[in-house]
Amino acid sequence: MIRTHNCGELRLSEKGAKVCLEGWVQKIRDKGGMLWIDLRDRYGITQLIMEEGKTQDDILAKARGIGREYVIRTTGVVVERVSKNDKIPTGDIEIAVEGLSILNEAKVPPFLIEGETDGGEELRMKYRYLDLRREPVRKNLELRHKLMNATRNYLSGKDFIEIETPVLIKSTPEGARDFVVPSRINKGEFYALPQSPQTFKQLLMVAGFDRYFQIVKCFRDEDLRADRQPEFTQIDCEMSFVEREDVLQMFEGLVRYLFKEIKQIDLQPFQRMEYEDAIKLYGSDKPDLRFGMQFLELNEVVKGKGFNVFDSAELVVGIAVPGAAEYSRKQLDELTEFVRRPQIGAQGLVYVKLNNDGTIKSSVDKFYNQDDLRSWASEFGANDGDLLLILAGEQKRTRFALSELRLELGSRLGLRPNDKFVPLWVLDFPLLEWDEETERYHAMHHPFTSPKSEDLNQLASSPGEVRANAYDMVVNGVELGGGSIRIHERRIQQQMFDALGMSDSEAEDQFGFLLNAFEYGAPPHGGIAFGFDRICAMFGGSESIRDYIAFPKNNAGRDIMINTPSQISDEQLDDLDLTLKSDEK
RNA sequence: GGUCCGGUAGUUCAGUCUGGUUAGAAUGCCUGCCUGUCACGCAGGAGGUCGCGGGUUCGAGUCCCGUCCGGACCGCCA
Repeated sequence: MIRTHNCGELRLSEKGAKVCLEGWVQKIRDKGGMLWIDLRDRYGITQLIMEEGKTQDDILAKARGIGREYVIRTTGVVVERVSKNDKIPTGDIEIAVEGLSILNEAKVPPFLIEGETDGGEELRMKYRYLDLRREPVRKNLELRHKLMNATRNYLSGKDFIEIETPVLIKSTPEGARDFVVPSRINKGEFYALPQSPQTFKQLLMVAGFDRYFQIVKCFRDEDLRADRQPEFTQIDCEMSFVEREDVLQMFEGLVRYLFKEIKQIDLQPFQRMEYEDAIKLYGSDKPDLRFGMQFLELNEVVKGKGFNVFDSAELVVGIAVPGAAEYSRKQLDELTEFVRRPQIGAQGLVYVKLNNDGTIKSSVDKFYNQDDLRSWASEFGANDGDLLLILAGEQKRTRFALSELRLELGSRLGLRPNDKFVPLWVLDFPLLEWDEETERYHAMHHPFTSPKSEDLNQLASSPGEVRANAYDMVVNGVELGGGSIRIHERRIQQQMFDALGMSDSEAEDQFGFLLNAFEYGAPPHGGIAFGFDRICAMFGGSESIRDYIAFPKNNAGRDIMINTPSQISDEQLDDLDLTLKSDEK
């Protein structure tokens, strides 16, 4: 090793020491008679000083030829600064340069390699290796590492063992689209990349590894979002001989541990809410509980006064927005605009202003008198100064729209600070959900989720009514993880496949290995999987997971740095016995 | 599959609604000056296929059509 120290560690206590540092040139400040170089590495920045009359002329000349991001090695003596910088940890000292060598030159980088860069998203992705030199991005990856470490600590301490499962597996029709890999040796056949190690971890339970986990890459060939990448990382966990409560306790413990270790935060006890209530009260299965504004259904009180929109609506539902009665016409129009966007899809928005002077002004004054409106306000438990916002229409769509509106107002009113964390378990999800497109039931969670035993007898008769032993962990409206108690009996697993409209032979073909395994002493088991990238983003106070992945894909699933996906050669296609449809002409 | 926003100097943007002189700013880059800078300062300079193609017009960065690229979102994501 040549360097004696890194660029973040020298202090006054090392004054007088002869040191050697290596790193990247962050900045050169040439004041004529003196010249400073900020030398940067992963650990920090140390200032080098050169001075006419004190530093050798050839070294000064060499320094004047250096540009940003050159890699240099310098030797010199640690000296106390004449004017100190209290903004950086090494700000009390600098290195009086005695030797300087250029280890590698650098082109002028296309954007500023600084905390606040001028680089746009695309450019930073194309030159990701430069972006990663920036402190904020580096810090994100350091945070990721810490979280990974802490996760392994906690789970290992609870007797979980990490076991790797295969990446080349079998494609199944359930769930998301698979990424598919053609097999050369078995022409015409394909592997799939795992959407999760689900069946493997269940087989590990059958094998007797009663506490398993894996921090594992998973793959889904679906469209991307700020919080969705085609390859992403899960903390995948499974336990045997447990009931729901055991799993909830164990992983509430994990998340509590992570917050304590990484952020020194003691989380409040996790709230619990049934799926049905989450939908009714917040219009969402992942409500943000950092603020209130619960839904109130108004069908009973608003109908029969001649306002057709409400009279004909399947659902009339609203929220009371605290202190928003003073919203201007313009602000209300903005909110109306917001809910009318095609993505939200509401027809309009009814407001009722509960003015501070006790008067009430609404957009439906024509149909409802002050007493009517006052009775609504008391239903809400609203006070003077509050604003009621009401939507009407078809149930599902209206709840969705109001949920979006609630979040929007939460943001506008500053009720969603990113340093406040409110965790929640959402419980008792429906087992199945009707899919209009394919005209059959789909597993809401996945087909290995067990029905609640008290609902099991309805599985054949009214599948939509059956509740699942499933749970999601939601923090601040973000689904961090989800899991279930699994089916461990062949008979019930077959009933489930039945309910999903899968024939016996299809079930045998797709999941025969699992059904067979269940016949050789499968223990009761259950587990959970966390979206690790999302956990990182939440801990970092961001909504985008891309900042926490070293080399992420863009909106269209492309890596614009290595430029992939890309075409393969005719030879490769031949080897795989593949022909592109577009070439068949 | 769909909706919306954007693409102008190395970079981040203004200019486009309302077409008209040599397309601007900041920052970065280059040159000179500067002995305590640390967002150094001062003076000067270079730097543009206004994404691409077509159309309207006497005239297009600006209006219209198409297309490509990027971003956000809906559908989708068991």
